[in-house]
Amino acid sequence: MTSDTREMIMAAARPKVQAHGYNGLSFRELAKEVGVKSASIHYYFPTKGDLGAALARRYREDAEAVFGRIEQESQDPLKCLREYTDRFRLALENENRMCLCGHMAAEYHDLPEAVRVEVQSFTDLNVAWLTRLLTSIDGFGDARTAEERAIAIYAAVAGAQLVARSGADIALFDNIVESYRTAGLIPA
Amino acid sequence: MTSDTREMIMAAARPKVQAHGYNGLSFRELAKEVGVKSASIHYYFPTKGDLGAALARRYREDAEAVFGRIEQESQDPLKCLREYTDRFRLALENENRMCLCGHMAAEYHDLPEAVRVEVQSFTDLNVAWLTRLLTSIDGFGDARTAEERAIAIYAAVAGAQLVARSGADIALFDNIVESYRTAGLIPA
DNA sequence: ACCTGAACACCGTTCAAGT
DNA sequence: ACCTGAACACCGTTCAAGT
Repeated sequence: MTSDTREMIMAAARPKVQAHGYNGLSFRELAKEVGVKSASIHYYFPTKGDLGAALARRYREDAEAVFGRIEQESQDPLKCLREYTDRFRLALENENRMCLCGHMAAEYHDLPEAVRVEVQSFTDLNVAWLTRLLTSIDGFGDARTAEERAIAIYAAVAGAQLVARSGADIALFDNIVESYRTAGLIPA
Repeated sequence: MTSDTREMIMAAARPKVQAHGYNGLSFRELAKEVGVKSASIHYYFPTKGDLGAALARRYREDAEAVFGRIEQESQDPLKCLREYTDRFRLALENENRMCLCGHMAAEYHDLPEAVRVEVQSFTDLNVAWLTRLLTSIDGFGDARTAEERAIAIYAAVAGAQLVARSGADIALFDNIVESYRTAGLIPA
């Protein structure tokens, strides 16, 4: 029995955070968009941290579902890796936004502990999924090697998104990721 | 004839932006730290954008000086590349802060045009310097190849800083950057 | 030339009050 | 159960006023 208003708030807040970050999210703007008063948002999310944590958790759950679908639709791990980087490209296509948790990572100092935990959980999900993909590829039989590479790939793709965004240049993202492949960081 | 107060404002503002970003910078807090009223800051920097642009420009100038020193002290390009990644590590060592322009890159949507230009200029400096280093290493004779790799290295290192920061784990930064080297992204 | 107090419209948060 | 108005201490910005 999830509340409609609660869902509307989260739906309106997500793109705001992807564009402006946690700090840039305004309860009053959000309220105007949803059609309630800003005090009402506090009914569903007592503090901004509660909303931030809920957004990050939901973002991770959605990613989990997407990863599952990718894995199911394609048996080829190299193809899965392409779909993975495409997911990060998608945010840029969408009005030059970035990964919600990537943006929050930059705001680390201003994040309540509950939000930090959820952001870390998103990172963990990405690393675990990439590790599983890599272990099915030649040369990454060792689990520890695969995980180290998984973290590196996640960080590198997040960085590519950040740099491409600051230049508002989606082709730059493509070039950087392609360089990762030719350099051997991402198996291709 | 640079103003002392102006310099004090910039000196106090830089670590604030590295920790909390452009949005997280407060004129009132800044004023308290410097010992003036917030209205006085507007005398030196009419808008927050003016201060942000000045900070980013100064940050780039300082990086330029550091890069010059690194190049001069060591002829070995591989060693220079290690000193380069160490510079990004330094920000994390300093109370888990991040590169000023890296943080601003995430805030792209909220940046006045003048600030965006300076952030881009910082990126350009990094890419130009890395490109020059790479061209003196075997396998990167072609200028275009070297520049593509330079952008990739810059983005990857920025991403490593972002991910390590969100986990407040400096060892993670080291591991990721080391992975970049073993994978072949950064020549070692 | 340099600084300030006061005002403006913003912000997240709280809470008593409404239905 | 759900929403609101009003208040609080914050924010960047403006500007007339001080020295």
